[in-house]
Amino acid sequence: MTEGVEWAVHTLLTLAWVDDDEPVPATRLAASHELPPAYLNKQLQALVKAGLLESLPGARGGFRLARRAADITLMDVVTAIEGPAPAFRCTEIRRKGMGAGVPESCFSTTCAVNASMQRAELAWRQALAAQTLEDIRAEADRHAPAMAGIARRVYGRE
Amino acid sequence: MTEGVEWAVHTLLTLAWVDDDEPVPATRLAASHELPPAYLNKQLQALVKAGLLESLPGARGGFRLARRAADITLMDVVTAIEGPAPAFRCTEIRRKGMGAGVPESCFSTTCAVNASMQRAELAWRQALAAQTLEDIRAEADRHAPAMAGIARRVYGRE
DNA sequence: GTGCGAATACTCGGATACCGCGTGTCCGAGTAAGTGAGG
DNA sequence: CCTCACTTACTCGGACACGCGGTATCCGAGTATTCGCAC
Repeated sequence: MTEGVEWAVHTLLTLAWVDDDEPVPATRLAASHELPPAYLNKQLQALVKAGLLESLPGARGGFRLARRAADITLMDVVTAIEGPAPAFRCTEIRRKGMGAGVPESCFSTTCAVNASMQRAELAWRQALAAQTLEDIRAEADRHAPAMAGIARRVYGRE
Repeated sequence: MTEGVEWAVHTLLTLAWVDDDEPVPATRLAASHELPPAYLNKQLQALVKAGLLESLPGARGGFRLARRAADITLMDVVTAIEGPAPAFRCTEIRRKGMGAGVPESCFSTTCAVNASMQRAELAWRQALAAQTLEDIRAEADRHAPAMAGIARRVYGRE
């Protein structure tokens, strides 16, 4: 799993804390976690393409959440950064080797190995989809209620 | 996820089908799925280190299952190939930026983002641990009962 | 014929290259704000 | 004072390098088999 996912979630959380109509530029978002601005910008563009962020070009431009935090799941973020391809991809090697004496009926159903791996991955995706950005914010606010105000004051547009 | 996992599971499945005390050399295991012999050998060594396979050196050497198929889970295989490190690793970027006015108490509990990602990953690992090689073999045999005999005849030692 | 030793063939195990993708950076297109002059 | 065109500064967006880990390969250490020879 790429580290861009961690950056994306924390950045989205910061935007949820700022909670302003005014967009926040990538430079300031990068500063909020001491990340490379240009590279973070690249990740943010992926979030824009996925419809999680809105980008406003030009001076006083920047990024803001495209939806409510409650409507953004971790699954959305991971898919936006990592892509929609499944982690385990079956290449159907079961068909190779074993000679030519294997009846075609053996391959009528999906590969048993692939099925098992997909089951596990489905559990992972469901767990990700069950957690929204709002949930994470709620848990963070519970133990660190000061963060929202700090983020809004330091990195909000003012 | 690396493709070595797919190779490993299918190879273990082949060994479960052969079901012989005589070891099967890596060359023949590679031929059973038309894989690069030398590279498969590398993956098999990882399985040996993890205690899933036994290796016998020398002529008439090879690999055989170190445990019953019912005692080998997909979690074991994935851990053996991919390593024990979690897919999502928290780098604690929440502590950086935000200036110096953040009380230390905000970081007393684990990062909320990390906690959510770990929850999802735990669901994935549990789903993997719930499936054994024997389960996969049973499902494969259900739809392709000929495979076990073919594997034993073509790739078994004899 | 039988036992023994050397030669042989075979297989695992680790050390060694190659390459694609994630990581990181830079510069141009485009927009809003600021500025100054003219009416 | 108000309007408007121009200049300026700022920000997104995509194009361009770098490095590391997965991919792939080869060769040496070690063992069982096999062959030949002496008895």
